[in-house]
Amino acid sequence: MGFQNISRDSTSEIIIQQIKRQIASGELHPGEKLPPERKLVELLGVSRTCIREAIQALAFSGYLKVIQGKGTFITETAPKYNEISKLFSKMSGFSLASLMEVRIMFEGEFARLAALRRTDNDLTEISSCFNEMKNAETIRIFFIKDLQFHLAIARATHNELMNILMNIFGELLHHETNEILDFTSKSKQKTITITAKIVDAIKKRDSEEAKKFMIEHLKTVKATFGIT
Amino acid sequence: MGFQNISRDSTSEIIIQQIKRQIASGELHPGEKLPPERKLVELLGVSRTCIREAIQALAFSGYLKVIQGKGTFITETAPKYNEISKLFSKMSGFSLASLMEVRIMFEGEFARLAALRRTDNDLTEISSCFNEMKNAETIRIFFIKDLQFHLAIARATHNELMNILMNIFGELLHHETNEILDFTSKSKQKTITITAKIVDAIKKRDSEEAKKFMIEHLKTVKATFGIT
DNA sequence: ATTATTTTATGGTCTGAGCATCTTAGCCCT
DNA sequence: AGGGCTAAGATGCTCAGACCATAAAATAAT
Repeated sequence: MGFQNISRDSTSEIIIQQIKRQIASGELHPGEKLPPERKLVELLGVSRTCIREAIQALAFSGYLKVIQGKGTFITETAPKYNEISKLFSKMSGFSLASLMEVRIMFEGEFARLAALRRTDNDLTEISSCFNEMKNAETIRIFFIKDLQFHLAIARATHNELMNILMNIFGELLHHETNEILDFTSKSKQKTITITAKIVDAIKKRDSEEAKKFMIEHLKTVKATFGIT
Repeated sequence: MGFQNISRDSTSEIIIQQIKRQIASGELHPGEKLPPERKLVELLGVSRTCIREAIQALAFSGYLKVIQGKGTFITETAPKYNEISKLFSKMSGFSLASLMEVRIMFEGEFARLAALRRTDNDLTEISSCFNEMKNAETIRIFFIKDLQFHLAIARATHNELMNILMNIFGELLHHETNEILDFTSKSKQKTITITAKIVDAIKKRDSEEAKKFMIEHLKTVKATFGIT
């Protein structure tokens, strides 16, 4: 069993790794210009095709910025990407149970902060999401509006990172729950009832109550998914 | 001022967007095989060069998996990536204040859960991180060990997503704080004192105390950064 | 000196060829 | 008929060379 899966990387893949490594090590720093493609052909001894494929891949992923007639440049955000993207790719294999636990932890606090920091404008948005939710014709629309409601609350915290995290949770959830939409339909009325309480608490700026109801709500959702 | 910056996307960029859109809309579903490159040449009326650049970019980003001799396939994780990667790229522009607020919110709970769920093995890891922290020779090592300590606590929650999130926080913090390491040095002794309390609480499985000290610790750090 | 034109640098696209790897179909032998 | 070898086809990989498009720099015209 000592055998390893042999898979030689393609040339462009090797070039990609080489450039990424140079960015990580600081040999190539943000803002710096990459040698022109034709120069890289000489330096690396491979065809322009492979070099271009590597550059395009890195450009699409945000490491490089190519400008016709000027050149190719390392982006300012490239080094940060380098590490985080690795972690990010791991986000595929988590369980719904993990996600719900994190949501309960987070969104309770989101609701609490939203109650404290919301502007009148925030409240308007939150309320209108809630109304659209109540009037949703299909369960799919209901689901989408519910998500928008949660996003509006995250926005009302006025913390950029919380906002982004809630968006990520929303996406993760979206792809986990496409199959179990019908479960949601059963708890629709229950969801509306408790969501109304959340809106009311945020309106009154009662932070503890907002948090309490949000957690209660998410625990219901979690139970709906059959997670104990 | 009604003029817009005109910038025609390159052909490969257009192809990338087209494939991404088809994935998002479900026209191309996970596991499905993309038409062969030579077929795409006919279908799209562009050169193989551009098609290959697009495919390589999407492959590098995890949307596609290409296998020589077999074909190119949509990955299972492609739809999830689609939206998340966009959000992710926004993580560049957040403030340290946002991050610290989120950390306080999260890591307090991490510590609480770790106290409840830790195995003996977890405790060993956490303790050894703490010891290495105390013995750190340079402030940079101290900083790294401190981070590892926090990562160990996240692992001890036995929730995959929390683990990943803590890793991401760590990376975000790393890039934000490279310049202000010297601030950390001033509060080194204070950090050690309170970290000892956290370890002790986790050891005793006193969840509320673990949470309390963790929040207290992070508030100190936050203050050290000059954030009110 | 300023403006217009030309040249040069650099990325973008296309074509066609040949190579590498995987799958399939067919053939041969038992 | 079944198992194994072989040849053919499908598909992705790499290369070389040509020409187009855009931006900057150098040069010429006013």
